[in-house]
Amino acid sequence: MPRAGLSRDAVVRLALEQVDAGGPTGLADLTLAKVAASAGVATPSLYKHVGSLAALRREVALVALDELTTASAAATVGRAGPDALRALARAWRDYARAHPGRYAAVQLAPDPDAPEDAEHRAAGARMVALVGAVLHGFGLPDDRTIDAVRVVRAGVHGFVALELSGGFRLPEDLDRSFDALVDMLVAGVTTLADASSPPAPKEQP
Amino acid sequence: MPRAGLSRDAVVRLALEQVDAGGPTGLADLTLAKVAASAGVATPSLYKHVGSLAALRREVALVALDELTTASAAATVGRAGPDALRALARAWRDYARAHPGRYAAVQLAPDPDAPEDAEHRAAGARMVALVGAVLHGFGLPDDRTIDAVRVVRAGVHGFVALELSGGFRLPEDLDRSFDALVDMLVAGVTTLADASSPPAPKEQP
DNA sequence: AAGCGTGGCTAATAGCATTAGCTTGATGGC
DNA sequence: GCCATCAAGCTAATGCTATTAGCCACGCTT
Repeated sequence: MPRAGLSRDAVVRLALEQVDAGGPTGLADLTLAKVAASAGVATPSLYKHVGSLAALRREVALVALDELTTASAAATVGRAGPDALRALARAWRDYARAHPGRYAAVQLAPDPDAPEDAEHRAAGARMVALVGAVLHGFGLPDDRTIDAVRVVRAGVHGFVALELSGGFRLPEDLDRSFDALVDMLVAGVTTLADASSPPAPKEQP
Repeated sequence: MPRAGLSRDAVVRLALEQVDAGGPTGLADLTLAKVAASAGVATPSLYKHVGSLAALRREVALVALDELTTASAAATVGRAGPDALRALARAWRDYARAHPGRYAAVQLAPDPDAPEDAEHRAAGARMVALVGAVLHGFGLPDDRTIDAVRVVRAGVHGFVALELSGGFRLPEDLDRSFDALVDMLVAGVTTLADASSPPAPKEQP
């Protein structure tokens, strides 16, 4: 009969452990019953702290998204241009490999209308803003920045998603392939910047 | 008491309808109960035709993967080099947008060891082989082809995955962003080919 | 016509989320 | 220091899911 002393944050923390323990499918395997068991509490008791299983998943997604943004920001501080973009891509992939379950949660898109997803949308905007800031050093024209951000997100996310799901054969040489992708992203963003407004073509004076 | 006249293929066909009706989350929402209802049959009867829900999902994934490969092959026939790569990317995205639920099924990776996933693995190999064939026209060195295939898969898949999950704001201008991605992929594969073995540098004789 | 395999059924089990309503612990005000 | 209140836990119940076991009858084959 002693109180378990739970709280919203404590429940989320236990859910994160669950997700981490489950590998890439940890989010899909997340269950209120298991969280309750790990808390030493009956399942319905969790509803005193969290609205539903879906809400708990959203909490996990929010934490993961913030962690990814923070790690990416830390990796790119003090860098600019290609250097920053490479660091961003590396940090992104490192986070996904270190926390596959949480990374899967990042993929959960917030509802564009639901008011309870406002915080989630803000976290997503922070991530997009970070990528935008990293790309700012390339001198992209304003109307092309959005394209560059999308291309970078697509490339990096596509690679780590395929890597985590086992979509690639032969685990070896994955680093080399990722380097090729990052090289391509750097070159692609550079030409995207130069194509619209060539500031000082040094190649052929 | 009249027989429903089901078969493995009929069950899979009904499952595909279910998946199609559910949008991007159609695969996750696929349920034996709903398939049985649409077949006018009790749920356990389905087990006479399919091993489990997971097996049915694998069947759906197999169909989707084959369809995607076929559509991509049809789009690239008679084309080569950048032309073929652009057509491949476009066909890929078109399929994903026309069949979001089925495309989600494509992401299901087959177990590398399970014997019942052999057909699924073969279908994946066919898809990878097709991408490899498309990239062959770029004259890539053998040890770089795998990198190029991975980069292309990552880029295209990442884009359509983010697009389908609503990861991008503003539906407008998505075509332009996708064009930027494809341009980047073409340029990236080209430089990957030229970097290792510059056959006939015409730029500076 | 008889037989048999197969495709359907019902019944039962177990796991899940979720809601309703109760009880008791801890904590606030007097 | 005691009482009232609120919150955090509980049990019970509902309804959904997949899955297994065992039964029965249809329809084809002989």
